[in-house]
Amino acid sequence: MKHAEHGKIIGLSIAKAIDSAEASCSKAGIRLTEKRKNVLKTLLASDTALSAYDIVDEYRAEFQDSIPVMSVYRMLEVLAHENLVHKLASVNKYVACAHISCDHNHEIPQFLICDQCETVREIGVRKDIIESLQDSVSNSGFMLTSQQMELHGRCSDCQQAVEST
Amino acid sequence: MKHAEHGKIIGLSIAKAIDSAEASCSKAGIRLTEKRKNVLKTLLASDTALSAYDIVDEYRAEFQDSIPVMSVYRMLEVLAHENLVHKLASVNKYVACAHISCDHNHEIPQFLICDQCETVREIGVRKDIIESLQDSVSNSGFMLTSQQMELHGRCSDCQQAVEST
DNA sequence: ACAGCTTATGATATATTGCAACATTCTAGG
DNA sequence: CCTAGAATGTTGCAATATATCATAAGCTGT
Repeated sequence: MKHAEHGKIIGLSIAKAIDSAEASCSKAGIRLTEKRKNVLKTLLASDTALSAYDIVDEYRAEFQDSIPVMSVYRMLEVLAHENLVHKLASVNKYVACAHISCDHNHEIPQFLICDQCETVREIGVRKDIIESLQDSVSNSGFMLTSQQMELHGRCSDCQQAVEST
Repeated sequence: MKHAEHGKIIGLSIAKAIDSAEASCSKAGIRLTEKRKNVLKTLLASDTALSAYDIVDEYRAEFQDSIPVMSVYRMLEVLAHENLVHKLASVNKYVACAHISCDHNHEIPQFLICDQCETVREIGVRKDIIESLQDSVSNSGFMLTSQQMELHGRCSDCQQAVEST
């Protein structure tokens, strides 16, 4: 069961996120078409990161409509450019941005990826930590471009599952 | 030119790394076979990360011997398990561990990947930075396990190349 | 040295991911 | 309505990854 239920309790926050997405898209002069919106909804409704091919499957299940992978890739590209979704390079999957509805400005996204259940948590990391990390990097003569971090580990649920073995 | 020259100046440090690899393998009860050794040598001699298929090519060029990809994947798996090589998940490539010959214990490997020339630098990050990062993460109920960070950016060479445009 | 077990490698086929290139449809403005 | 540009569909390929069965190489006890 990869999906949280649509149109129920969670549905509200999804609707809110879609509203915000629509707002920021129109502001940016980007069309949030029906399909793009549905792709975003699919990601919002999922509690795990999805690959492009996963999205095709979920999309068909949710919206009774088949959609080519190629299109999904392009839509993801658009959505990612608007910061509505993030690409997790380390697993080649995508998640909806956890802060679509928030008005506070976008920080550098950091992700905790549970290697067991594949849950993804988007977290804030104290700025000074990031900065010292960045220092340590630039000391090596390197300049970070994306400075998005993806950290792998175990979420609390999966830890407990292990302990109770 | 993806390869540094074999058997020359660099050859010494490779030989040393191979020695260390042999030591840690025999300690772990793993056989460092000729082919595994050659795969490792291939990675050690390369200044960029290599895909499994790249390794097949380099291997043939270096050792005048054709080797199936399947085998390369299996050997990489073994070598990675012994921490002699690291897999860069964000680019689906592999690098030799930069600390094979070092005796100091393995820290969390951090990789700086130049998106331009694909050079990979493995760096050490100050322990306190990692620790505060770890704190910030465990506050979210997460436990880091196989923590490996892959940071994308520009190496100093490529930065200069851009500046002088 | 040999039989028999285990591990390593080879060979073949196929799945999966990602994207290029061109065709078609849709949409907004004139 | 008509047309340019944007969005989506279609086809096909290249790179990555794994499954499966077959063969070879190493080790172990007799």
